[in-house]
Amino acid sequence: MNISSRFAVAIHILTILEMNKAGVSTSDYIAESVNTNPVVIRRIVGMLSKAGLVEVKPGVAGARLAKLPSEITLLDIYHAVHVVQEDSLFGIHENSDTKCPVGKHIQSAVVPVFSAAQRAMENKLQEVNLEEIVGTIQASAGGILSE
Amino acid sequence: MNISSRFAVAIHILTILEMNKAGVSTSDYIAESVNTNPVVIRRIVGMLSKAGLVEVKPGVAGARLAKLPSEITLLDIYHAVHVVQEDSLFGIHENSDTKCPVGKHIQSAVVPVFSAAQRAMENKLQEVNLEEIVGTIQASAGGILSE
DNA sequence: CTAACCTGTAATCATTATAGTTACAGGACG
DNA sequence: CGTCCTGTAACTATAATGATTACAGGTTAG
Repeated sequence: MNISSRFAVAIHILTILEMNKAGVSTSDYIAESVNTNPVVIRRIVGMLSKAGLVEVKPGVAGARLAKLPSEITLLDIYHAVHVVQEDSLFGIHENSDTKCPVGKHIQSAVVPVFSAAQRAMENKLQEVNLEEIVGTIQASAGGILSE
Repeated sequence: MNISSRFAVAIHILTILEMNKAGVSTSDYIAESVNTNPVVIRRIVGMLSKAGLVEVKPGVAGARLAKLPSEITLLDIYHAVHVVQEDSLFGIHENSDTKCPVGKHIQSAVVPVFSAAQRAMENKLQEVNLEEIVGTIQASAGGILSE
């Protein structure tokens, strides 16, 4: 199991929007860098748009960031693309036998731990914003011959 | 997406082994509390056995903990049942276009953040052991009429 | 105004993981 | 020896993912 690459691709898309803000970033253009189908890009951009991270208009070429890169955290992106439902990173088995004390109480014993673990992960995502990702890439690409 | 309920079921199983250590916990017995098929239980017990958390012998009824409950963390269980591959909680898109600076460097910019987030989550799991889970359940079930 | 281009979205498909189930081989033990 | 148990293979249904084709409808340059 792993969290859908939709999340990683969404970060990729937003990074392109920022680094190509002088140009026009169409879904075809982005799809080429990500190396996937333009429809996949449009679907994800649609989610980012609904979350208010991006501005797009039907018919009008290109998408733009709706906020400053420093105002967009990875947690915002993660929530925007719905890769994990609210408070359900960990699947639970629903139908335990309530006649057994373990079956009856296992969920209430385990759920708080799962929630805490999920929150710890999400807090890490909140600590990083798009500006930092872009900065890291520019530092890497800044060398000779854009290596 | 979410992490397979195999993890939650594994915790359930180990809790039963501890709380029923006076009796014999066969896969049929456990399956009744979890409310699933005995084969599902045997599969998970097999993984717990390979990880050294549980002792079982073919033909001999029942499984037993191979360690003290205080020595088994939720992280041990999580690793035992292989619900998440090593360092790959977050899926990444493999084939970015390396001719684009973003495509070329996005992974190295994002992977450290993903790793840190995953570690933060796993650290929370390491902070809780089976003894604490059992204690919580016994406290809940300790009331009148085992409510 | 229309042709070219873009976004939005439905529909389909292959792939993969999960969870449940049946079936059966082989060990253990009264 | 017969019964019960574990270990597994095999099959099923279900769901999520990612890629793709197709097309409706908005926008704009010429």
